[in-house]
Amino acid sequence: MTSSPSAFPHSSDSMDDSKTVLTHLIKTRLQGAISKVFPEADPGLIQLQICTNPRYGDYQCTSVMAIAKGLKLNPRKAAEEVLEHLDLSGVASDPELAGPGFINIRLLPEAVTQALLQAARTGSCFVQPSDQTQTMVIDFSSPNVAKPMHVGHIRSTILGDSLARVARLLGHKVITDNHIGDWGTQFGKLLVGWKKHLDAANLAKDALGELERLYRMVNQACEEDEAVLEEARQELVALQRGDENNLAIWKEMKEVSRLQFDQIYERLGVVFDHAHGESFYNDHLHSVVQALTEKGLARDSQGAKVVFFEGQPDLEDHPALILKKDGGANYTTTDLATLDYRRKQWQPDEIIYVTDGRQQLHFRQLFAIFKQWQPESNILLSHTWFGSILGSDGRPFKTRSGDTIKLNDLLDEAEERALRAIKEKNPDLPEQTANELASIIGIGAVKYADLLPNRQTDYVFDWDKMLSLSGNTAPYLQYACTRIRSIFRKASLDEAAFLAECIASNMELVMESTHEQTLARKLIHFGLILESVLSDHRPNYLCNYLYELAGTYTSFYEHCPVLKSEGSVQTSRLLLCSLTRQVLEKGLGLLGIQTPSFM
RNA sequence: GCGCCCGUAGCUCAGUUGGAUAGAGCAACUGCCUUCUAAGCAGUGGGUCGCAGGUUCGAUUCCUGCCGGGCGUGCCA
Repeated sequence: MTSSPSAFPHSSDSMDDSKTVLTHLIKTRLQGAISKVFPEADPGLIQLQICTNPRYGDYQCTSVMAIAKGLKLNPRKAAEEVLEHLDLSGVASDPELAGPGFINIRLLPEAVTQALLQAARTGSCFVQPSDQTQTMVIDFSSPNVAKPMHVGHIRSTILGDSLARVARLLGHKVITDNHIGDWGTQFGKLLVGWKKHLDAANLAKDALGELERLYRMVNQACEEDEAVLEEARQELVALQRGDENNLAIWKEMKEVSRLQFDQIYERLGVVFDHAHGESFYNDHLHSVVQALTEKGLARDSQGAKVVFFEGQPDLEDHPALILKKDGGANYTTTDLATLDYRRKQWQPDEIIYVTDGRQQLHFRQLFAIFKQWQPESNILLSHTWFGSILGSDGRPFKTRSGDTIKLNDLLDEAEERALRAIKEKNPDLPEQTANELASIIGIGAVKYADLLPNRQTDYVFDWDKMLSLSGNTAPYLQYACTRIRSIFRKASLDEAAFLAECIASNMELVMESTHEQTLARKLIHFGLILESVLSDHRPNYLCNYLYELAGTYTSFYEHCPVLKSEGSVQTSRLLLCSLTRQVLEKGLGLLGIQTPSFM
């Protein structure tokens, strides 16, 4: 909070004030005023909302009504009291009290223009890092060794990556960890296949395809011949006991898988800080079982070691196995060991698990066990789950022959389809340029289509829709960016130089058209949107915001000619163009989507 | 059986601790390219938010029941 009379000094000497973003300032003052009247209210619940209807202003706050309800107070009187302590002079006109207790806030035109100039000066994109920096571990993607990454991995990978990017931009310390499935019963069968049926040439060409072929072959043989099944069991036992030959083969299977994972991650532009697979925790499993047993949380049942949830109605009927009767641990045990390791290693405030919704019960169990095991820990454990990708028939998305769709094939097709559209529009493009463009557009389209729906709903995969280049798609947003770049090209202006000139000359902004004003106000919302994306783990808020922003911009673009205008009108419009491009590209970047320089 | 999720325009989907007049794209219809990329813009039509109750200043949102669908439910993850 600043005590300076001017929220936005023209000089950048005063570091604190010059970097305070407008929405952040309003929100902080609002929280201050509410806390003063209701010290017992949780400041985290005090939200600054964007007005759905501009008639009521730019921002509104409904938190006071919620607080008053909890305290059984008259909401309107409560809001009146808050207003007495709310000072927004310099940035907004006097806040209005409306209806049962809405607080409506209308920005002053000069606050809007100052915010634009500040963004031009600092490159902040109207975003300010959080005052409370947190350490968060994000666990996502998690492919299985010896299985090709398929369409089922895409949501976890893209959601997790996007959340990590947003959290980092908001100033948090983020640790991304790919919990690869590199241990388990499937390796018995794989070892049999590797030893008896390995096609080395195919392994070199398509390692995961070959491993998948081996697995299928042996899996089928097991169903037909008990002897093969027994052989697989023996190989697994040997592996688990540390047989050198089996360990060597297992390591090679891991390595060839890792190379193919890395290829896909490079294609997707996804980077992990760590990739501790399940096997990383093998040595800790026993001590987890021991600790839970000693604490009296786990006990023997039907030959296995089981945690029961007495007194917890939602889990009472669903005990969790932590040791199978054959003595092997399962994924609950591994996940507990992983959780314990992460706590010790990184001391996170939050751990986010990005997996599909079918694992909800598992994570409820996991979190409940951990809470009993280490009640002193106050890590926020979040299961950020998502729905399935469906085909046009409403069934899980598969190939025509009923196989799962491999991620590489999916990305290939996206690029091919994008390339076709590009060549149709621009047949003279050099081959390599067209290919690069196709990659940016094709991969971007797939990612955007995946992030756009509410993550908890199943969505229907639709090539034509995601690449249709109109409507709420990545290409539409990318196109808006290229049109902006095109304006600067046409004007023979270097955008960076233009911005520097604007700042140096301490320019006056002129925004007489409602299209300009609407665009300017929309830009300022960006930071608030990102905060809600992170708090709800929902990048689709960002998608919808970017689409609205692009729509607002194209409307401005149609009605407010830039190059034909003159003087300060033109400079102001150019600034709006530049800031829009910055926010769009920053936003797309947070979704893991690149922007081409032309289309 | 029990648990979780879903049911919003013809279709595909948004809808931020409950908030003011429920939105968008596609499809349909009407305008706009000698004018910064028409991959666009402006506009029209289209809804008992599955059904029935309840909670309150206010419910698509929360609670209860019912109908319909998906997923999960002790030795895969």
